[in-house]
Amino acid sequence: MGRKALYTRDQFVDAALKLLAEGGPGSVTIKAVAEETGAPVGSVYHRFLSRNILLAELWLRIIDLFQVEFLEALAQGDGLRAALYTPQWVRKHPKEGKVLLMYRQEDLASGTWPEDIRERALSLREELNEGIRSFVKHRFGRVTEQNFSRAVFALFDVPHGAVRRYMEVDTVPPKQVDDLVRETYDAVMGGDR
Amino acid sequence: MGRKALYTRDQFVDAALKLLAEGGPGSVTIKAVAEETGAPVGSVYHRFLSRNILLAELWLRIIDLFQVEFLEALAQGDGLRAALYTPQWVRKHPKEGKVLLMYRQEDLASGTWPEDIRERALSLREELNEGIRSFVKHRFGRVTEQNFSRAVFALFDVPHGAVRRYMEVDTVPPKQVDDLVRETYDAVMGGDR
DNA sequence: CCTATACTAGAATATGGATTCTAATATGTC
DNA sequence: GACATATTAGAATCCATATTCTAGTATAGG
Repeated sequence: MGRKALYTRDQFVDAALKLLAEGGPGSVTIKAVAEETGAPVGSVYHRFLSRNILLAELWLRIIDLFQVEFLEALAQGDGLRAALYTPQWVRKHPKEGKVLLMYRQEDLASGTWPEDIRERALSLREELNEGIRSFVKHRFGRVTEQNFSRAVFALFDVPHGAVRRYMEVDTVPPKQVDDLVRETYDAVMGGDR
Repeated sequence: MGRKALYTRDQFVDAALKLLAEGGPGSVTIKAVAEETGAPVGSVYHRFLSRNILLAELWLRIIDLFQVEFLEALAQGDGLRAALYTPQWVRKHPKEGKVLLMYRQEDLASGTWPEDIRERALSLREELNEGIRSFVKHRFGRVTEQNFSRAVFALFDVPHGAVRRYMEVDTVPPKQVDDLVRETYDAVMGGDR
């Protein structure tokens, strides 16, 4: 029943991703998304209630994509692999990587979110925290504020920080970044402690 | 000659800083800046040719503020102090810190810049590179791509990465961050190498 | 072949914000 | 005191973008 669709939700999200990676949030206008896809603006609105929701969808998709494998590595207790996952992932997904690092509270904060989306976002954050928490427990025996922060630093903040400058100028982080992340991981998470 | 000024450039820049730190780039409208200052929009435009230029002024001011002391530490050959400078600085200047980390090429990239501003920006970047280069030379004997990257990682990327998550939610980085930055610095820059 | 419907098309509308403009207002100078 | 001018004031303009709306179109099901 009904006409065959010429454009899918995914196509619009893809277009938004491309625009976001290339020109930042400001360049993701509905008109631009439509043009990028070859669709009329009406069709974009047929799929997405609003621009904000389209963007939210995009963030969620990317965060999810990143997080799944990251958590897998963690679940196996392989912290180093998880730490190295960031540089590797952004090499494999440059556009997504750029957007992941570009992500700012503020970008999503504007406007109010449907229950649906807020929930998915919360759930993602919870999964991540839970994953780290259980890794920390496995690694250190118990979870304190101290060693939780330590793990976040080694697993997340350092890899992201190391990779950011490259993504910002649309280049891929060089191999050396992995060495530095590794050295840091070993120094901060290694030994007895 | 002429009327006494009620509002200065600095007042507008301060207002912009506050707005930027609180609500991100989108919330820095000329109207908002004017209201925050108690001035009419006309007076803002009397001081700044455009919103872009006001923002550029703000970025430059902050980057300069940050960089001066950072380079001083480096010039004394005190790399660790330079690495620890970031967490300390953002504690001292929370709004500026937030904005410094919020800074995105894209925010300045939109629109075209007066020669004047482009020059100041380039000059800042040059000073920074030069400072790091000479520190690297002093520390490692010679400057290679490898050890330059290593220094940037330890002096910049790690401290910034470590501090970011706190600034994003308007909190001050805890003391532990300094420990982690130090441990990383020692691991990455310490020893013979 | 008819109908309901999912979707395409893109024009019309609404809004927000940057920038411009015109008119007043002080203040130092002559 | 009159002039020139820097500045205040804020209304008017312009423009880009989100969102809405109205019409047409293709397709599955009967």
